[in-house]
Amino acid sequence: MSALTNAIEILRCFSAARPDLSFADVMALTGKPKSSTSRLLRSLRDCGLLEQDPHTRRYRPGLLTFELGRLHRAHDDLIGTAERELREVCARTGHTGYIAVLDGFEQVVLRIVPGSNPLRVVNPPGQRTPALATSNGRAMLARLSDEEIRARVPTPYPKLPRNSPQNFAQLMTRLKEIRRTGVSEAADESIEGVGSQGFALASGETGELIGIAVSYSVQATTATERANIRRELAAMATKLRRTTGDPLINAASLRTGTTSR
Amino acid sequence: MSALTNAIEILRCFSAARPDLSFADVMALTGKPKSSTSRLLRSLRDCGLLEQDPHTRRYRPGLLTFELGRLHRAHDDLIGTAERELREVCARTGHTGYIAVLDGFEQVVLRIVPGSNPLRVVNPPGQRTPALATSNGRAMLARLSDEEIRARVPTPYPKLPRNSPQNFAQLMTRLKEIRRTGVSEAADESIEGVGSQGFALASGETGELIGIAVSYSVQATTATERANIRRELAAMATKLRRTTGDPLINAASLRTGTTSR
DNA sequence: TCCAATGGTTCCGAAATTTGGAACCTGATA
DNA sequence: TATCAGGTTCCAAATTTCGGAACCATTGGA
Repeated sequence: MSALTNAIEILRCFSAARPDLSFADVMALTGKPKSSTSRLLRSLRDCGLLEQDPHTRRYRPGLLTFELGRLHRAHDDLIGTAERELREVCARTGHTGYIAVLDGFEQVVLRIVPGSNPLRVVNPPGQRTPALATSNGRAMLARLSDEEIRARVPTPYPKLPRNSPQNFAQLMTRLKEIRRTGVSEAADESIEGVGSQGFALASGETGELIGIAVSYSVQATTATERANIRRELAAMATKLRRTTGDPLINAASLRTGTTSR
Repeated sequence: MSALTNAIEILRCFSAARPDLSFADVMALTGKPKSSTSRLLRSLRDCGLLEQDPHTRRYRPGLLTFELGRLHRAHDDLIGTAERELREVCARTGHTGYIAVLDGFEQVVLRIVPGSNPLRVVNPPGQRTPALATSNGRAMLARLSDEEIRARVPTPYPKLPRNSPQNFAQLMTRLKEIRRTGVSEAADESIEGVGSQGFALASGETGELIGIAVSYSVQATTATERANIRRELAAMATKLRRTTGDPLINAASLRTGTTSR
């Protein structure tokens, strides 16, 4: 096991739930002996990937990660155009917008567009969630081939919130529905009382895939309002797909053609 | 040279000016042979520290850096209280606020509080600047011992903007002035037409040191307005130093006592 | 005051990884 | 078809890493 692998193993121990770790925490989480942990933590600290609180002696992500993190997709065209469009929709509807990417069977929030409605943002950028339990996460999965989906969903099937698909068959049913309508919906899944609608957008040029969603309080919205959000999202999807060269645009227009026979 | 050292050497090649790099760029910047570069880039990509654009094949910071970067000092008390206070001042004055940390002889912007004045933010978070050329950077340096300052300033003395201290003696003169008044000022240094005033804040508990500054257009502000900013900053400094247990508070109150004799 | 626990560093030979030159592959371009 | 940039794979030599054990420094009881 290379030094880099070990370093990554340590870095991956940090999360929103565990933003800093003690020497003992790292030892317990990685299962490595004391001497190895000691040497590795020192290296990581010296190179700036970790910092050490001079008082508590606990370790936390370092200045280098902050700098690099700020560079991540800073000039990404797909995300940039999507975010601009999302801002408009969020300004019109008052709800909160999300842009996320897929990583395995999880998604990571990249951008947030706060809405005017005072719904506290509980999913800050960097947040990692099972993609199976979010509207835009499922929308991204729906864009993959069935084999790829099977390969990504862990076995045994994970325990998910009540309203999320509870097994692989239920998941595929929902994904088929998304493929048919082009829009994905979620309600009361990751967070009770919160619903969202989303879709996936691909770049024809780079093949990148991102998930875009609008999130709202289920109680505080009417069915009419949610239908309006759906229309807004569908319009945004069509517009964005055209400008980014999303290959789905062909399929979608084709299907529109056949269904309106 | 360990694998980790090499990895960091590659990661440090990325910056705001070079947010993505080709294989050849990395080879040229690190001076490593092809085979080593190839293997290392693959490792970095596989572990998530780098991503590769599927179309251009260029490398950029990966999802892992984004996630870790979001965690960096997310729950830092010193920064949190300083940011709250800074928000108030920026709301009152309309100018842009900055919080930065020192890293060697450079500073890195951690937080920005946009002002109501439409001064385009040119120093986004993650921005690295020579600390000698900013108000809060010099304020942080002024808190170090003379030996530490000498050790941090590179030799030969770097080429800095016209209004920055041009040699070590000039620097020390300005730092002494900052130590005397407690506030630091800059005008037309890193960016033409932009001025700023700042101070340094330390935590009595952890010893952390941060620099806080308010930035404005020199042309669009009057001397009276700048004097007002100075008063605001001095008040903020005193208040924050009390709550964070900054050891300077003692020295400051002592000095106030002696000067008002 | 001594003891034990916590937290962490240093040492060392065996074992694993890295290194870099060279050969090789692949897709563009002339 | 030749050439070149860009990139991967191979291999033996050189370098690092590994982890158990000994060791060191603080802290907090008993």
